[in-house]
Amino acid sequence: MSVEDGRATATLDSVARTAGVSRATASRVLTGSPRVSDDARERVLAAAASLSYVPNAAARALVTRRSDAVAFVVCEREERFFSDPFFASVLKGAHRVVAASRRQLVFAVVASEDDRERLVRFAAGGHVDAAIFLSVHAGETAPAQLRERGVPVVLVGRPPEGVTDDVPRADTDNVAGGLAAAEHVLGRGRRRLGVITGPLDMPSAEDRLEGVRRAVVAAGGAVGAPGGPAPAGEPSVAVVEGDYTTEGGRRAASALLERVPGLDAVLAQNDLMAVGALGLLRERGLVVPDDVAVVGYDDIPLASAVQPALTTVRQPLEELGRESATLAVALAVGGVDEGRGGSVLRPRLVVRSSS
Amino acid sequence: MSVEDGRATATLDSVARTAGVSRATASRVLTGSPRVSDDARERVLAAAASLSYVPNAAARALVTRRSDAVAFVVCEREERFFSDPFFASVLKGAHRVVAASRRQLVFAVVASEDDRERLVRFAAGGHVDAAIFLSVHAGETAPAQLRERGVPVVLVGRPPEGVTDDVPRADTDNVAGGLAAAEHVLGRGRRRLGVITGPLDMPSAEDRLEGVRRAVVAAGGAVGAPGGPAPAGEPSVAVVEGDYTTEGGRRAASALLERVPGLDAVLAQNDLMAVGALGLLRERGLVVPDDVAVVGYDDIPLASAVQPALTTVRQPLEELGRESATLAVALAVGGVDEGRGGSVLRPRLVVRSSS
DNA sequence: CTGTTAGCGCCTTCAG
DNA sequence: CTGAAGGCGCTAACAG
Repeated sequence: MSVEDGRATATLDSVARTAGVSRATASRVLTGSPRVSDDARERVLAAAASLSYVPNAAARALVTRRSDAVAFVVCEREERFFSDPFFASVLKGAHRVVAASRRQLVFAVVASEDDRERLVRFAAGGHVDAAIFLSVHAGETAPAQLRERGVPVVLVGRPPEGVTDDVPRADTDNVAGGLAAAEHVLGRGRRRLGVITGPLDMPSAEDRLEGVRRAVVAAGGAVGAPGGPAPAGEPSVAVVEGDYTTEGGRRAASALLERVPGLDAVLAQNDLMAVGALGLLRERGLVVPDDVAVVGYDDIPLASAVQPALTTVRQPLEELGRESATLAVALAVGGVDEGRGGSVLRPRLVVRSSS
Repeated sequence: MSVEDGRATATLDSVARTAGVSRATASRVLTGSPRVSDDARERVLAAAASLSYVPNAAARALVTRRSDAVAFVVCEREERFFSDPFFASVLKGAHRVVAASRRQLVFAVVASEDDRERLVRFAAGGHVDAAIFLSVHAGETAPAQLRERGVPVVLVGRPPEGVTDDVPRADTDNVAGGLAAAEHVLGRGRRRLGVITGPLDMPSAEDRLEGVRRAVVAAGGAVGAPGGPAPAGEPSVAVVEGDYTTEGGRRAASALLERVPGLDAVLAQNDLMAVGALGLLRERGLVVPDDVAVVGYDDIPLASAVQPALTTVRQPLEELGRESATLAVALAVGGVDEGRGGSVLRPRLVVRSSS
C-alpha cells in the first residue's frame, strides 16, 4: 500500500509517473505488449497495484471502439424469465463461453418500449460489442435497430417474420422435435392427440406444431378438425395455444378435454405446461399414462422430478447458449456480422413414464 | 430515411453538420438543455433521426464520468440464482426503480474468481455508476474493491464480517422473522423444534436462528442440546445447516428426524427447503401439520401452491429490490456514498395449513 | 441563443 | 525498447 491511495482514482498518467516511465510505456505494459523491458514492466505493474489502478473503460473504449462486453437480452417479463428454467440453462452456457473469452456478460430484460429504447442506446452507444437475443416475439425491433447501428446481433431461435433478415443464430430443429413427440405417441397406439402450443407469435411454436402435423398426416390422419368424430383408428389433432406457464398448461389441458372426446395424448410444447396438464388430468381422475399420455418439451430438471416422470423432447439448452455466445464473441472480434450462418442443433426424445 | 444511412456510424459532428449548426448546439438539443431555439432543435432532431444517431457512450462517459447504468450483482452460481424465485422478485423490484430513473440495469453473475476480477474491471472502469450486491458470502471482496475505486455500492442483506464496513444496504429484520416463526409453533404447543438453516456464512441465516433461540429461551427451553431427552413440556431446538435448495431441505429434514425423537416442528429458512422437507415427511408417513408442523421463509409463489399450503415468513422481496435500487440511484447521482444508512424492512408471518 | 475552445484518459503511430 | 504527439466523440465553460 502506498502512502495515499484510493481518493482520486488512479489514471494511466499517475501510474506512469510513479513508475518513472512515460504513459506510452505504461500503456504497453498494461495492454500486454511484448516490446517492453522487464524492468519497466515490473515497475509499472507495481505502481498499478499500489494505486489500485483500473483502466478507464470509457477512455479505452473511445479509442479502441470495443468494450469487451457482450449483452444477453431476454425479451420477456421478469416473471416468465425466472419461472422457466429454459432461460437459466441457455444463460449458463452463454456465460461460460463469454467469460472464457475474458469478456463481461451483461444481462438485460426488455419488457417494455422504454426498456427497448434504453437498451438500444446502451448497446449501440458502445457498452457492448455484440448482443444475444432470446425469446424474440413478433414485432420486436431491437435486433434490427442494433444491426443498423453496427452492433453485431445473434439470435437464439428462429425469429418471427420481419424481425431481421439473415442474422446469425443458434437454433434447434423444432419441426424434428414435434415430429418425434408425435411419432412416439402414435407409435404407441394413441389416436386422439391434443397439442398445447407456446405463444404462436414465435416460430418455434409453429414449427413444433408443424412437426406434429406431419407425423399425423403420415399416419393417415386428419389435422385441425377438432370437433367431428374421426373414424376409429384414424389419428386426429386438436390444438390449443398456451403461454409456457404451468397454469396455462392446466387451462389448456382442460380445454382440450372439453373439445376432444376420447383424448388419449397431450403434447405440450414445454415442460412447464406439461406439468400443468399432468396436474389437471389427475384432478379429473384420469391416469397418466394409462388413459392419457403426456409429452413435454425442453427436459428441464423438473421433468424428471414429477410423478409420473415426464417423457419429453430434450433440447440441448446449454449448448444453445454456448453456440450463440461463440457466434457473438466471433462477431465482437470481427466487427460487423459478415459471419452469417449459425447452427441448428438436434433435439432428442427422452422417454420416461408419462407416455 | 436519408439517401445514405447506416454505414459509418453517425457522430454528433455529422448531425450538427447536416442540421447546419455547431456541435455545441447539437449537443444541447440532444442532452435536453432548454437554451436552444425551437428552430435549431427541430433541425437537429430531424438530422439525428435521419442518421439513426446514437450518442457514443464512451465519449460521453469520458467527460461526464457517468454511464447511466447500475449493476445488479449476484454472487451465486447460475443454478442457485435461477432456481430460487427469491432473486427474481428482488431483481424485479430493482429493475422497476432503475428503469424509472432512465438508467440501464445490467445484471451480472459472480461465481468464480475470474468473474469477480472481470466485474471489478467492468464496474470500476466506469461502465456502471453504482452496484447492488446480493447474496454476499463470507470472503467476498468485490464490494470492497469497488468502493475503494470510487464506485458506490449497496448491499441487500447484512454482509458477513469483514466484507465492507458501513455500506448502505436494504435488509429485513431476520431476527424478528425467526422469532415470529418460532413463537408461532410454540404457541400451538409444539415442543421439539428442528431448524433448517441457510448457508451459515451469511448473517441472515444466523440472525433467523437467533430469533428462534430467543423464542425458545423465552418459552423456558434449552437450546442446542439436540440429543438428550428434554423434560416434557420444555421446548428444545436442533439445528441442521441447509443450502437453500429443495434437495437440501429433504436431506436436512431426514437428518432432523434421525436426531430428534418426537420432532414436531420444522422451521426452514427458506421455502424451497421447506418444500423439500414436506416431501420427505410425507414419504416417511408423517402427516403435516398433525404430526409435524412446517414453516418456511420468503413466501415465494410456490409456498401457497404446495399441499398443504405453507405457513411462512413473508419477506417484502420486491420492496427490498426497490429499496436497494433507490439507494443505488441516489448514490449514482451523488457520486460517492456519503449516503450511508438504508432501511430495515419487517417480515410478516403468513399462517396457512402446514402448521 | 449560439459558436469557439479545451480537454476527459487512453492507445497508437512515428521518431529516436 | 522508449518518449512525444495526436485524436477518438462528446460536454462544458466561455465569449459573442
